Amino acid sequence: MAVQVELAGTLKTGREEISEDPVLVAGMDASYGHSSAYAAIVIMGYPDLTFQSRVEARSPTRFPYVPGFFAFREIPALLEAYNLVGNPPGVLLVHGHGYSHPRRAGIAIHLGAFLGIPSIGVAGRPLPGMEVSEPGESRGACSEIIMEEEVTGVFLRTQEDTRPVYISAGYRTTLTQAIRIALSCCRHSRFPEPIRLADRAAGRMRRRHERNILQGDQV
DNA sequence: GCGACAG
DNA sequence: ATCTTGTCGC
Repeated sequence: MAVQVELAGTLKTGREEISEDPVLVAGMDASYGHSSAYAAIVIMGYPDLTFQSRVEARSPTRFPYVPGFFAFREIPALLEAYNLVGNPPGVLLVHGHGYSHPRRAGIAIHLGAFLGIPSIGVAGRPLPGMEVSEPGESRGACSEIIMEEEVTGVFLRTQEDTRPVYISAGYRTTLTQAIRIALSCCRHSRFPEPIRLADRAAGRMRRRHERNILQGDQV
């Protein structure tokens, strides 16, 4: 908790913005096996979403899943994967909350600050303490996420007939930019395409690797 | 005491 | 996050 409070205190989240749209956006996610975390990062062009590259890494799981402390579990593996990235992306799309967090320091903020790259938080479920109302039914409709009287993000409908996602500012991005960029990256899916591809890649890597381990293969 | 709890 | 089961749609 002290790390998160300290982190949030040194930043001015939401009040600082990137001057230009990114040329490259990165989607980051991880999958978990028996004792390993499998992280994947997919980089795409913005706003055309042309595939650029994908990197993957495996590392031991060192921290349990505890709501509110997701960053400590997921970041180590994501950093190992990031070491393999070639051209640095202009924005990180992180699968998890950013400013919408009990201490305003969700994984998107933590990861972005650590790497010094603007980031955006995109989550599929709420964290305790969030108050939201159902947004309109059309793509792009959104309602505020309120925590302790403060607007920390938005509940955004990225596709019709689909459950909205939780969007919040990350490191050096405003909520307005987060909404626009995240929505621009959603093609025919609920989540931004880079995150979706990273999610699939991480899952594939996990299944392939753990299947080979059971066979006693050397991987 | 019970429910709620990013992934 | 993972697992299992079933259904719909490309």
